[in-house]
Parts: sequence; structure tokens; C-alpha cells
Amino acid sequence: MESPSLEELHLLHSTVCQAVSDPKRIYIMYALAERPRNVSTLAEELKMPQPTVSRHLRVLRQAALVDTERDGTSVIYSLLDDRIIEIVNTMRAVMVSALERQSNIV
Amino acid sequence: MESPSLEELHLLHSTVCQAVSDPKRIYIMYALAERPRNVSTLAEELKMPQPTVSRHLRVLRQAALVDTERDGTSVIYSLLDDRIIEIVNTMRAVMVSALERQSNIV
DNA sequence: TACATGTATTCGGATAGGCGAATACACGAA
DNA sequence: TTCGTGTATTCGCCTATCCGAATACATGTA
Repeated sequence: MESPSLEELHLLHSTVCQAVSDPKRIYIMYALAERPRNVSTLAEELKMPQPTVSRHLRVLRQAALVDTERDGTSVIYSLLDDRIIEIVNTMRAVMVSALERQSNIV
Repeated sequence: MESPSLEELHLLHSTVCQAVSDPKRIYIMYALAERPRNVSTLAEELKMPQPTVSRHLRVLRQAALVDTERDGTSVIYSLLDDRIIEIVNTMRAVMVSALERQSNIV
């Protein structure tokens, strides 16, 4: 395929990062990294209303971060790319460093 | 220091990722990764109004992503942690993979 | 102090995103 | 087809964020 332009990359980047920037979606992504789940199971485990979970999953789907598979009436969601967790972990390392710096200053 | 709780990490994560999720801030971060710059230089190079650049830099500063240093009347901004670029590059790889998948399907 | 340059903030309006509640839709079983 | 389970969408409201324009603040110099 043709490699995307810099502008397209920036736009994609903002889309993806915005999708990952909501706290509830972070919880959802961590749950999916553990193992694939259907919507109502996610809702129950994360103690969120089912429509809320579904809406957040739609955002993640549109950002091409999760995959879906039908199983009868259920829809099983899974992480599309495990490097997403890589990103999250690197972000955490960055954040911990930042926290340490702040606590040293304070 | 005490290691932050899971909830604190998720909150921090969302803060950081939200800070990085704006297209203009992505442009700014790439410019700063290239080399530190002051506000008006950024504004000129990126063709944005100076107050806009300043506001975006404040967001990045509050997320502990950039550092500042005064030089006379100028304020030099720089990336606080080069792993931020690591994150961005990993995100791009993920996005390119997603694009390729989509183009294969289509 | 007065002025010039560089940076930060405020204000108002527009836009986008999130939520709860209700409801529509999809699929399988009887 | 009818019902039950599981999922997705819509509606109205509220909050957060972005921007342009104007302006305030900070620093260095004469």
C-alpha cells in the first residue's frame, strides 16, 4: 500500500490517542488485554452500564484498536494489536519518571 | 517514592494521552523532538498564532511532557522525556498496521 | 521609568464528548 | 412467529476543550 502522508499520520495519531485517552476506555483495554470478552461481561466486571461499555467499544473499534467476533447473540471483543499494551506500558514508565521528578522537586 | 496505585496510573495515563491527542500538540512535540525552541519560533514555523502555541504548551507542561528554560525574554521549551517519541513511533507502527489491514479488506 | 520584545492569560462563542435513560436491533430457541 | 438474551443507538443535557481577539504580564535595555 501507499505509505500515508505526514498529515494523515498526524490525524490518525490524534484519532488513536484520543480513543485511548478516556479513563474508562483504558480500563476496557486492560481487561481485553487480559483476555477477550463480550460486552455484558465487560459491563459486569467493570461495573459500568452496558450501553456505556458499548459506546466506548465503538470508539475503540473506529480507531481500529479492537476486533469483534460474533458468537451467537454475544459479540466478543479483543485487542487488535498487542503493541497497544506496549504503548501503555511505555506511557506508564514515562509517567512514573515524571512523578519521581516532581516528588524530588517538591 | 511510593509507587502510585492502579487508579492513579489510569488517571495519569488519561491525562497524558489526552495531552498528546490534539493534532496541533503533536506537531509541536515533533518540532521539539527535533530541537528545543522558544514560543514565537514555534508559532512562526508551525504557522499558528502565538497565544495558541502558548496554550498548547501549557497543556503539555501540565502533563509533564515538556520542560521550560528562560533565556532573557524568551522561554525555551524542550521535550522532557525522549521516550515520548518512542511512544509516538510505536503508535504510528500500530496505525500503519491497521491501515494495511483495512486496505487488504477493502 | 519608559519602551520594546516575548510570553501567558482571559473572555465569549462554537464544537465535541460523556452520561443516563429509553429504546431499537440482532440472533437463537421454542 | 414469538420470546428472551445480548448488543447498539438515540435523545437531551451537561461539561470540557478549542479558537480568535484582546490584553495582561515578564524581562531586558536605554
